[in-house]
Amino acid sequence: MNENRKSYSTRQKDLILNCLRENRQRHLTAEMIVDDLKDRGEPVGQTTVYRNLEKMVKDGMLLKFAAPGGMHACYQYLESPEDHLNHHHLVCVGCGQLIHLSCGHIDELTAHIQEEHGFHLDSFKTIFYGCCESCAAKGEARCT
Amino acid sequence: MNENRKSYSTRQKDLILNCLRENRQRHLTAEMIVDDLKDRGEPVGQTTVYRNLEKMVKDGMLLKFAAPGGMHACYQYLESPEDHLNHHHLVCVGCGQLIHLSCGHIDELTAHIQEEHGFHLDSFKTIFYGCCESCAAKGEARCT
DNA sequence: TTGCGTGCAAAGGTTTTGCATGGCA
DNA sequence: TGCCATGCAAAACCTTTGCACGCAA
Repeated sequence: MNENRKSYSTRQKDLILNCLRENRQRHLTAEMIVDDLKDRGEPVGQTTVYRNLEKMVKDGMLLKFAAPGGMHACYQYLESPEDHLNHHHLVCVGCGQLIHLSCGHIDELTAHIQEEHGFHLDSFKTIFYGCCESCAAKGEARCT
Repeated sequence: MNENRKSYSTRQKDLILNCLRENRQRHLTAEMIVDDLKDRGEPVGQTTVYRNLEKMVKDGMLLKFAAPGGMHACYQYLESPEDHLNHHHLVCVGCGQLIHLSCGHIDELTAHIQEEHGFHLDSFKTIFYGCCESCAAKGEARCT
């Protein structure tokens, strides 16, 4: 709420961010982060994890979206806050992998939809769901 | 589970379907349906609402997706079960309106992503979030 | 009569909040 | 020292499940 709030650097904040950065190619749930940190012997309370994730989302450091199957939140690290302006996000429903795609075709589509259909696409909120090549080859159940 | 299950027609099922049909241009949550039916003096238990919604989703009658902001499920009536094969879904984060879009450009994009990027887009799971023209004009807060 | 449908109550899983304590600057 | 951050426990939320009864065919 208060934009002028000071922000302290803490062990927990760094641990959470590290975990997200090391898994930047996948999306993580809050539970996965809690478990991962516990396994490393650096446990962080789940309340703290949730609070930090929410703050990072607000700061544009993370992408937050709903899991393809269930309804809980997934989080993923973004290289830079402006990241989402330059590319789009594909999520494989088979393996959970997140693919960053900078593709002129998508940008053209965004422009087309805005001009011809009067709809302003939000590339930050829009997630493209589908199936990556290897999951398709494996015939992943969730990909059918 | 059992595909050969008989299906009975009941008062509750019709009421739920009616509610969804009357709001086909918007997405509804389970709670909204429960409340709406209660307000009309035709209350239906929430368990029943959830069970019927899930069945209709499985039958391809409804589109189910996560709310843009929150984490609860939204449901929306589809004109015909094959509907989603022919077009894509845009959801306005301002007014909740769902727009069905049959657009060759999107189909081209789907083909392009599959051929050039090896990713099989799922047009049923993918929802395009953004802001419709009137919400953009009004400067809807959630659209910024 | 058969067996699917309903709804209350309770359980389940995820996320948020209250509050006292801890720790950064 | 002043405030923000943490974490336990509890609450809040949304959704699913168990079970007995209701009702369509």
